[in-house]
Amino acid sequence: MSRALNGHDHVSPDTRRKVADATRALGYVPNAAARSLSTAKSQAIGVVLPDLHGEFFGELVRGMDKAANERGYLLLLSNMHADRAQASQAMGTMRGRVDGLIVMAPQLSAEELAEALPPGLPAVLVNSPVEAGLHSLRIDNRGGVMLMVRHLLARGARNIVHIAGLAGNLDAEERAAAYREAMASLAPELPVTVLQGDFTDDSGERLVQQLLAQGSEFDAVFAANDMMALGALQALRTIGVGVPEQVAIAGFDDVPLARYLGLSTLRVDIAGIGERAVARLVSELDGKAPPSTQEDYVPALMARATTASRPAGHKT
Amino acid sequence: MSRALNGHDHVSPDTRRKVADATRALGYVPNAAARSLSTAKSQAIGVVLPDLHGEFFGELVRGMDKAANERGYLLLLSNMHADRAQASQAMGTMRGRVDGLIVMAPQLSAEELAEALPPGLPAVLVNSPVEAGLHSLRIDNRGGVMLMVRHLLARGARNIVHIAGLAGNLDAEERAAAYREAMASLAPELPVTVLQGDFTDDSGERLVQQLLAQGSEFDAVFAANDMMALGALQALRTIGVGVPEQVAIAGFDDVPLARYLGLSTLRVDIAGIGERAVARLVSELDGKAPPSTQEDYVPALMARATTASRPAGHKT
DNA sequence: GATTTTTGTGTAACCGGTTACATATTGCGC
DNA sequence: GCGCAATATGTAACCGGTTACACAAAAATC
Repeated sequence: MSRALNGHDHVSPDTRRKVADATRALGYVPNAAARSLSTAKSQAIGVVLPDLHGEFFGELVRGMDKAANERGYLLLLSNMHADRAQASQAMGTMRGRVDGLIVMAPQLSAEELAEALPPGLPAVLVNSPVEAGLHSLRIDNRGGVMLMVRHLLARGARNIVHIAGLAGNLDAEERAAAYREAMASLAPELPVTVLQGDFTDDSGERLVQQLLAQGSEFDAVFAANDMMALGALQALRTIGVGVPEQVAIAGFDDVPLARYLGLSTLRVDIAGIGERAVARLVSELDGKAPPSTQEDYVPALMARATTASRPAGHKT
Repeated sequence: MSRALNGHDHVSPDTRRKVADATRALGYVPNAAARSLSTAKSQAIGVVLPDLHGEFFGELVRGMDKAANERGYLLLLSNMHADRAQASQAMGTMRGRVDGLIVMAPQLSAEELAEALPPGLPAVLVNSPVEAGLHSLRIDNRGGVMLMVRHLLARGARNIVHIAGLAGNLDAEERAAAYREAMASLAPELPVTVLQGDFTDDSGERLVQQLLAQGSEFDAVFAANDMMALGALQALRTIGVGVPEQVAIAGFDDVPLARYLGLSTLRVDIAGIGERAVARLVSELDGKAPPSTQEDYVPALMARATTASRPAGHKT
């Protein structure tokens, strides 16, 4: 009853003041569970993420937390691991405890994801297979790759090798496909090479060592993430190949190491994506947003030392 | 009623099966708010962290999430920023929505923290001023510093300079104090030097440049974190001072960059601390743990290239 | 076979808010 | 000064579980 005084209704300013005083004097705090029960709202957003490493995770959560805080929501967190069972279980636990979900599941197929999502719960998908009827935020891998390939070509690269990420990963596959497309549209006469890596620096190093061992010609390495690019850098430096004089190197993600070591790469505003995801979800919860939209984040080109001067097209 | 069948009580196995079938058939999911209201438990743990950067945040949350998941708890997250008002507000929002709190507040004084904590709510403090009656987990800065000073001395260092972290920061001050203590107890005859940095690589670089400019003698730099150590490394390399031949360098934290660049440092198992914090909190909630304990995590010495060979005690 | 004990099932109060509705109060016009 | 409208306050039902208790049925005891 006295709670109706929470903001609206016909209440005399006098009474309102008295109630306010009393609550303060008694240190009264409304019971969240009771309120949530009667209003069928929890003011909480469920966040389901894969087992992320590095600072990616922190950045994303930072952005989401900021946006959620500003809107009076709290974040309920649940990491999940690779398989569908765990994803399903994680989302199930959230059910009934949150008003909406933010899900990032780049390792799930569209069907698996559809099955795991609790029906009827508003959700925003981040870098996941697109699901009809839901909001979706994605990194524009195509756009980013296009920027970098253009940059490498402009610098004079004529033999760009792409090191792909973990097989089956959405981003890895999009980046590899985008590399082929970019080459086909920007420089169809140049050779296209894709090597299968797994996102680790070791795989980058090993693959470049193999290239060198078999005497392949190349004047640029474009890896699907920064760690593999750094592995490649390591391999070239060890052998004594000049970077960027003889071979240019580029990565993707812009991890802190990349800046420190002067690696050219593509920067993704992770915190911004987190913020945006929450903003989307909340505006849907408030009924202010269309039920389903899609948005792509174009990464920014960070041209640094490893692609600094024009390579002359040396062989290794 | 039929809910009493959730596990115990006098229920015929037959009835139990029928209920189980029905719930499955109807896709019934118990309402979390209602349960929480009647049981006065939320199965949620509140996590209040400072505005952390780098992978520290992610590691900590990963550890907590793992431990919470295993015990059937969910994590309610709230970052807070530097000041007390926000800390207080963050913890207030959690009140009534969580069964317990994990708080990390290295920037608050003991009094500020005591004031911000909701009274009566079980809590575990991580790397914060110790509060009587609460669990506390801390990084054993003393133990870690002692390990490193011993290591540097064993390698022949005779003039170790310490670069301290941000003034007012708990860890920064403990590490500086521990450095003095370690020197006093292990090598009282050797000089003690503490320079005031601020945890940034710039400050490390600048301070070492100053040392070089004024012709000070030193054969080892022990910084209060890795970034400052890397700044120092940068300064020395630029001038042409041999590392580790002429000057050894050591940091604290073991960030990914440190491993990559061969920086000797002290590793803290962040995820382990997160796990432990949740384990502690839950066992207190279950009434299985004493109301208040303290535990220190001793960092592990990571001896790498920057302290590899014995310096001969050169001057700069 | 009747009574006591045990076990199974049904009933209702309670957790602490929100909100629709009924009642009490005030203000206004005539 | 009276009646009606508008506004303020009180009351009670409801959200959906949990749990203590009452009662019914089955099993055990003599």
